[in-house]
Amino acid sequence: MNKGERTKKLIIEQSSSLFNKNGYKSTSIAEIMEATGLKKGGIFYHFESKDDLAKASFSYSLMTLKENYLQAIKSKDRACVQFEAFTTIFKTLLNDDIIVGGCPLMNAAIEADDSNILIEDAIKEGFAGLINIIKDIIDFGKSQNEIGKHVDSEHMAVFILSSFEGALALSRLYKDKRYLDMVIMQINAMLF
Amino acid sequence: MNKGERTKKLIIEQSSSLFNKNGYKSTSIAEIMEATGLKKGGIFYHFESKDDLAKASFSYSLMTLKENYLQAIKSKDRACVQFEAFTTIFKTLLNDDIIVGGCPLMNAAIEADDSNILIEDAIKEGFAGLINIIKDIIDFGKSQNEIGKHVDSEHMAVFILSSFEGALALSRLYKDKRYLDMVIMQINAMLF
DNA sequence: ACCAAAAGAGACCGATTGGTCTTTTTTAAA
DNA sequence: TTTAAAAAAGACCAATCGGTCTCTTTTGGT
Repeated sequence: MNKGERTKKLIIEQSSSLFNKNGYKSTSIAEIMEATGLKKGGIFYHFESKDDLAKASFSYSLMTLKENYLQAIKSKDRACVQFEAFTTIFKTLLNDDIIVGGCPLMNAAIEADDSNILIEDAIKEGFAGLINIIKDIIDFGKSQNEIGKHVDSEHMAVFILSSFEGALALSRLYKDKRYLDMVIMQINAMLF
Repeated sequence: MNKGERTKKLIIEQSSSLFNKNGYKSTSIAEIMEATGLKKGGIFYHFESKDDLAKASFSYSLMTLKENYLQAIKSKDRACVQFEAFTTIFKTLLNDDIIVGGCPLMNAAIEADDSNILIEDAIKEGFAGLINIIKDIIDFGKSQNEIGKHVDSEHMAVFILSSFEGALALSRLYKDKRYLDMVIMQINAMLF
């Protein structure tokens, strides 16, 4: 990886955190300059606009999150263990372990609502991917007789994600993990 | 209501929509000027700062929402009817009937995350109030033997609100009411 | 109808915004 | 070690930001 690639990576890493923490509109080029230690010329050499950088940063956040989910789930041979692995990663969105500033999908969805069409498709794809990960776990559980065959995988996946995202927002607001913990417990009782 | 009060009300009405639709940071005084037909002098005569106006607008949105919930619920003599009334109002957050731009609480919570401490307390109070409305319905349902006595009202209220907020975000993103409809159905099946 | 007070207009301000462009420095292959 | 290309610096730009202040208009009680 040559100098240019390293710098570009650095910019994306730093700016993706800033964007997710403070939002797209609230994050200025000046802040990204400070976080990266670069000047304007250095940043706009690698990205043609703030929008361009935001898109790349958002993709990077999604990729990071997805990799963590898949990595945590794979090689688990039971659905309930897979689901526990999934929730473990999801919980990291509370304490900013992997990604800082909460769930990038929800953050982007709320900010893009009634405006930014630029990344709207990326958000939709991101959510669809996340729902699919959950759905796969449920389908696996059904095939292993861990989960009742009558459960509608797609619906249940949407239901799980909805409640998780809402609870995450509450837990982040109140700085109290119990909201998310409680919802995860309820869902677990519902599933297995 | 004299001229000043009428104007102040107009500003709050217009700006609360703009703030909820586009977010606090993304809404400029210039937009509010255009929406109200006033010039800068007219707006800053009534509000000492954008922050001040934002706080008043947010309070107004919360008050509007709360009034609608309570109005819809009151004088219903069965919990399941009360809950249906509640969901009816919540669903209006999808098609911008009462309030435009989605749920002001979730919008504010996401934007204020990792920044705005100014209205953080108001958001917390708002959510607490909403949870309480749901909790009251559940408690009423338990007293009427519509809902099982073993149900933890507080937990269930949080669970319901979490899933509703998450599903609302999904339905708004995909412009597809089925996400929220489905989650409401699931919760109904779970409750009654 | 008068007039003080309330309400609003709009020019103006410094700071900050995203972005451009020329110049300088660094990189890495020959 | 040389050198062309890649990378980064940083001065500069117009536009927009929230906010102030003075001056004008409108309001509503007398």
